[in-house]
Amino acid sequence: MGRKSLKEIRQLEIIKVFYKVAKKEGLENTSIAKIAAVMEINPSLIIHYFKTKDELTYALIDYTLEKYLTIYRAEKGTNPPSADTLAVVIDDLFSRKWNKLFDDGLFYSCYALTFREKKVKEMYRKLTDSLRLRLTALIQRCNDAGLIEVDNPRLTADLIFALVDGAYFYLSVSANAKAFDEKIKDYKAEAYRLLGIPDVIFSS
Amino acid sequence: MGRKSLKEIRQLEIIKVFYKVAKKEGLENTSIAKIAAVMEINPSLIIHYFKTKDELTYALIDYTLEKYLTIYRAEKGTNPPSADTLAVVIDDLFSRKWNKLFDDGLFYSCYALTFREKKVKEMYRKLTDSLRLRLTALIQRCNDAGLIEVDNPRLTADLIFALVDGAYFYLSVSANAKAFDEKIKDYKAEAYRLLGIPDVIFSS
DNA sequence: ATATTAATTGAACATTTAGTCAATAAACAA
DNA sequence: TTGTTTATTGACTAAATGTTCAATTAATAT
Repeated sequence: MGRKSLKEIRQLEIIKVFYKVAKKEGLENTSIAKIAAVMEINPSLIIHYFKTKDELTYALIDYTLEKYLTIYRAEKGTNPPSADTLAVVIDDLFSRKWNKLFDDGLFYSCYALTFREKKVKEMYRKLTDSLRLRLTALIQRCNDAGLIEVDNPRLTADLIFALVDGAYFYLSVSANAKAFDEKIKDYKAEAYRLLGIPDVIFSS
Repeated sequence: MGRKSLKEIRQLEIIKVFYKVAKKEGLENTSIAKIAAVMEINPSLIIHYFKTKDELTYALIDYTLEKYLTIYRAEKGTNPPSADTLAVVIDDLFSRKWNKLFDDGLFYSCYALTFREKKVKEMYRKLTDSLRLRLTALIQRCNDAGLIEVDNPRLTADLIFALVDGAYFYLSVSANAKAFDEKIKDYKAEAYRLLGIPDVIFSS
C-alpha cells in the first residue's frame, strides 16, 4: 500500500553532499539551499527528511564519527593478538588515515560545537572513550600474550591518544604534509616507548 | 587639527564585546548587529572601525591568542632559573589557567578556521611555535644549570605540549571540571617523567 | 481502476545577514 | 570664528537564511 519510502537512501545522499560542501566551504557557511543546489533538488525536500538544520548537523556528525572506529578493523578476531597486531594499530593511529575518514577542518568545527551542544559532546565522548577502551583492551591482551609488559594499560592508552591528538593539533597548523609525516615519527616513537617496545622491531 | 582618534580604544571595546557574545552564542552565531546591540551603538560604527567582518574576526583571534604567552610571565628575568621555575611553568601548562584566557569552545572554533584561512593558520602557527620555543629554551637553561639532564630539549618540549593539547582535547569532552582536575595529573606526571624529574619533588 | 502513501516541487514567509552612503554631531587647531 | 577631522547615526540594500504549506507527481497494493 502506497509508495515505497526512500528515507534512508535520500538521507544518506543528503548527508554526503552536506559533508562535501562543508568540507570545501566550511560548516558554518553550508546552508540547506547550497546543499539542495548541488543535488539539484528543492531545499524543502531536505527539510522533509531532516526537520531542522540542527538535526541534519547531528546526522552529519554521527555519520562521520562512525567511520573512526574502522581504525580497529585490522585487529578484528585475532585472539590472541599476533606480534604485529599492536604495531599495525599504533601505525594507523599515527598515520594520516584519519584525515581521509573525516576532513580535519570539519572535524574540529564539529568538535567546537561540543562546548555548546550537549548532544554533540555526547557523540564525541562516546567516540573518544570507545577508542581508548579498545586500545586498552588490546594492550591488555598483548600483556596476557606475553608480548609486552605494561603496568597500567588504561593509563598508557590515554597517554598514547594524548600524543596522537596533541601531535595532530600541532602539526596540522605548523607543518606541511611532508614535514607532518616526518615529525610524527617522534611522537610515534614515544608511544612505542610507553609500551616498552624497542622502536626498531616495530617500525615499518 | 581635527578630532582626536578613538580608533584603538573603540576597536578594543568592540573586540571585547565580540568575545563575550561569541563565548555565549558561538562564533558563527555572532553577527555585527548583535555586537552593536549589546554595545548600544549603530552597527555601521563597527564597520567603520573594521572594514569587514573577516577583519573583525582576525582582530579577535589576534587579541585572544596574545594572552596565551602570559603563561611564561612567571619566569621572566630569572636567569639562571631557580629550582621551581620549571615546576611553575609545567603546573601552569597543565592547569586550567588556559580556559580563563580564552574560552575553549571559541578557541577550537577559531582553530578550525585554520584549515581554510591562511591568515588564521599563520596566527596559530606563530603561537604554538612560540610556546614550544620558550619551553625548549627553559629546559635548556635548566640543563645548563644542572637541574635536569634532558637529551633533546626541543623534542621533549614538543612531547610535553602534545600531552597538554591531547589531554585538553580529550578531557574537555569526557570529563567534568572535577574529573578534569583529577585526571590531568596523570598527564602532568608523564611530563615530569619526560623531564627526568621525580614527580614528588615538584608536585605542589 | 482506485485508493493510498510518499516524493517532490514551487511559492511564499519573516528574519537576519554584511555592508553602503549620506547626514549630522562633536572635538580640536588656527 | 572657521576649517578640518573623526565619531556616530539612520536609512537603506540586496542577498541569504531556515521553514512552512499547499499542490502535484509518482509509485505501489487491492
